[in-house]
Amino acid sequence: MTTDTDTASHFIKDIIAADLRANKHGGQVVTRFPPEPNGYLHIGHAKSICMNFGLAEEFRGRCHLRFDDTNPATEDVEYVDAIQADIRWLGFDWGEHLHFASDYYQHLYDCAERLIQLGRAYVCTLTAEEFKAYRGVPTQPGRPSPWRDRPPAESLDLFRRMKAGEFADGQYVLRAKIDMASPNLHLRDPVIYRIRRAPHHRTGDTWCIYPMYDFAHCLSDAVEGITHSICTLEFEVHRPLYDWILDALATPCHPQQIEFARLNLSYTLMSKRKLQLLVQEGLVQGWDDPRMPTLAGLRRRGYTPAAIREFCRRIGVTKFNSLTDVALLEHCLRDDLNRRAARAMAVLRPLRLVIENYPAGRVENMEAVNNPEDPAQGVRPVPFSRELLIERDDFMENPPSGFYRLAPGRAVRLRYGYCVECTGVVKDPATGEPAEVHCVYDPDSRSGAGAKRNKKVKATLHWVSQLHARPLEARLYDRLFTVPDPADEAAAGGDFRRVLNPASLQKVTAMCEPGLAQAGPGAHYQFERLGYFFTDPADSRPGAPVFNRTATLRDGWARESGKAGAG
RNA sequence: UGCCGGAUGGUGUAACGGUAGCACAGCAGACUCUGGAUCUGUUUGUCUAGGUUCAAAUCCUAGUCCGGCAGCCA
Repeated sequence: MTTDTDTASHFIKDIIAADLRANKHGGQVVTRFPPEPNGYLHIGHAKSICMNFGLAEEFRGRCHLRFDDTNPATEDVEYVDAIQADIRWLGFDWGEHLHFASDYYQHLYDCAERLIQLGRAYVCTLTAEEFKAYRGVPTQPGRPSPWRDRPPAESLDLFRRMKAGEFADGQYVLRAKIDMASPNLHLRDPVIYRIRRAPHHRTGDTWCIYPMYDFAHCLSDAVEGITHSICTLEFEVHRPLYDWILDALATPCHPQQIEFARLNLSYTLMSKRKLQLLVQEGLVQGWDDPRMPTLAGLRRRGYTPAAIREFCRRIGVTKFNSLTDVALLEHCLRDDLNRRAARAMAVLRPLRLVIENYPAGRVENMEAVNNPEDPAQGVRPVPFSRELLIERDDFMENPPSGFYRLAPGRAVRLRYGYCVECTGVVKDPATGEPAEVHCVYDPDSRSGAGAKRNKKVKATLHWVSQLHARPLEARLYDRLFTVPDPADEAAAGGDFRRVLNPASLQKVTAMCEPGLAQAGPGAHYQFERLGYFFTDPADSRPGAPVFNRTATLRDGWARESGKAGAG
């Protein structure tokens, strides 16, 4: 039996298992999740989080949370807090190991000085434009900077003055001295320190020079004793530099960088930059807008941590650039919610149903099962009366073949109630649409108790008593994007904003059974055949409850007939 | 066209020289107090061409296609 934090077998596990057998890192496994605090975590990050924490758990090691905060211009403490909350919500714990690259600034600086003294780094005076010209292109080797052979003492002096704030941003950089002719661009004397005057969210203005990713990341890994530094595929070409720096400084710890393919999801924008644009331009309510693929957004949309972890387990880990069908994510949510969510009856587009032979003023409490898949959730009473509301789509005056629900002359069961037979329909004179359906009930067919309690009918409908029903305002979540494939974004003129789905997050008012509120906020409900309803307990904004139809039950009738009428 | 990486059904993933399996999606059926859920069955696959081998998705060679790399971002 596997738990949902286990990951399926994959190549990184094979590597770790082999390292363990060879006693490569003294039998230790230490991983880390290294976000840059410049945005919120999204479903793609969940893949990395589940893998890194999952690996640590499985191999009895540990996993650090380290903020890669080496670019003060883009980072903010808001993100530091949100990221931690989201990881905790997902169900992972870094224990004592909350780290920041900024904690290592002094150490990193010392390493840089050492590199200079070793003659393996130099301060370069080239401008950004000159730097680019000297670097060359992939197919052509670069040329050495005129400052490449600057004596270490001179570089050291300049570097110290860079740190002291004597120079303007961009005036000097520190570069590793590697190979300007390398076919790998990242080895053509990469910049490892730059001057950047921007307040850092943790160190303030203590520093005006900041290490680049390539310099800070490998050394931070080494400081923390990371054994397996797992990152995404685009860092593959950085690996020689990762190893070069650690080798040059002869660090006692030399973690192994392993790359895997990042998650791509159909219909889903995964670019942090573009998500940020949606937030900045006010196209969504914020990073936690229920339409966003962020963990905060998914949470508000009713996604459960277990569903997301299970999804991450199922998608696997490879080096293949794949496009995962979002249907798998939705399946994982249904799978979890079907097991746990309480059932409730509600109608989205009400149609009055009058039972002509049911006494006016009479109310019966019908016994409804809270969750057929979990008897422990018990039963609840649901008031039944003469005038009910049913789903508008559950009635058709002229039903085509294949439609089993209510129509003139037809009998259906009202779930947990009685069987009724339709005797007629009253139409709205203005629109010609059905305004009220009339029927008669069979008193012997009462659910659970009547003599004809097992009476066979073609269909069963959900309903609420009109007198007792309470309105419940929510936002109907639909997919934010309408494109079938990220590739189609290009077809939309390259502007991802043009593929936004205007129908997403529209207001709906469901008429629901009176007892619904008693279950308390934060609970999930499954509205029979309609979808899932969820209220974020921490969210009191108007219209905050979300009705999630994407992870919905499919309407078999509408699907087969090709009629998209179901509401 | 330089370097690095990748290619298994519609999608994702497993098999690490020995029966190509699993999941999602799809389709069909059973059951059901909703046609959902559940259960059962099922269609579809090793990029191409050579080679090694008793045996190749797996190893070798050549090709094809896809992705990444030219921030003082991460």
